[in-house]
Amino acid sequence: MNIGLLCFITHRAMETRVMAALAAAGFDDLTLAQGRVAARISPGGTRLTALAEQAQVTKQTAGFLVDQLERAGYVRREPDPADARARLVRMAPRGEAAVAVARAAEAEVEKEWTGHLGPGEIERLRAALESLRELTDPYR
Amino acid sequence: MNIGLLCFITHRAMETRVMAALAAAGFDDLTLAQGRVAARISPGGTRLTALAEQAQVTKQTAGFLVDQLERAGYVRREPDPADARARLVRMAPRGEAAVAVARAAEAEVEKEWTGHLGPGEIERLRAALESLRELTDPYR
DNA sequence: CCATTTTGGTACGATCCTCTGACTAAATAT
DNA sequence: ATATTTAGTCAGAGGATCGTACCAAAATGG
Repeated sequence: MNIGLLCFITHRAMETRVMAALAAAGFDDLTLAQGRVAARISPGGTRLTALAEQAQVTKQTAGFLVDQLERAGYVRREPDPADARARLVRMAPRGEAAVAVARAAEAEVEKEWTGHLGPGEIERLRAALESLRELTDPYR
Repeated sequence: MNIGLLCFITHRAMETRVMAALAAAGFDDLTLAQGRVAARISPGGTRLTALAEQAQVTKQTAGFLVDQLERAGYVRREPDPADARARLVRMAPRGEAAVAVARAAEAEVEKEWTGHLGPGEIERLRAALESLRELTDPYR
């Protein structure tokens, strides 16, 4: 089977598990699209344009999703001291809490996968995918 | 980085390339969602319910997308001789042509990736993902 | 320093995708 | 023969995404 489709299956399995864990922990108002944008917010805050670029959606879509995240209390926007036009999207406490749950779910799933493949093979898999990012990820 | 996200990046890269190749070959009316459903149609034809299950969308969504594929001439629906309620979704000639283009694009991308990782490592990657399907793909 | 271009972001409208709920008809099970 | 399951459709709604058009601040180039 083609590697792209195999990656899709694997990715979707992880995403489904993480979303389920979030919902179970009370973060049941988060959507997939919101999560994909939120996952790109760095600790120091990230500009909307950067989020859009990394998530590969338009500025409008990213703005739309950040609006929702803000209304739901996951993130806040602060003025960017370096540029009066821009604002930094930052995690709010509720967002930090959701991130912690998501990270734990990811770790749990990876543990299961490691149990299936073995630790050496999992690391080899990760290394191969990381290496492919040089070809596949323009926003590394 | 977490393996789920790495798979997402890899998958999206493949999908983008395939869609671009299809568009360049004149199949520019195909959408991603249509393609994901169409990719599950087997040579002997596939029932709508089976497509929905495998693509992990509802029957309604699958029906909606197949309607569009049918109107655009990519697929046709035929009565299922084994069940009067059901119909088999089959590729039409235009669909077969698109599949050929998609397959060629996939092969091209995999070739590039093989050039980057080496043939041994690519096969190891594929084998690991295939093995993970036992955990990640309920519709294998 | 001023004009031009680039960059960060918003507003509006349209389209696409997806789901829930309700339904029909055929097949299967009891 | 009746009840249940299965294949599929219809109608309606909400969410996600994009294209076009804008505005304002910053950078660039005389």
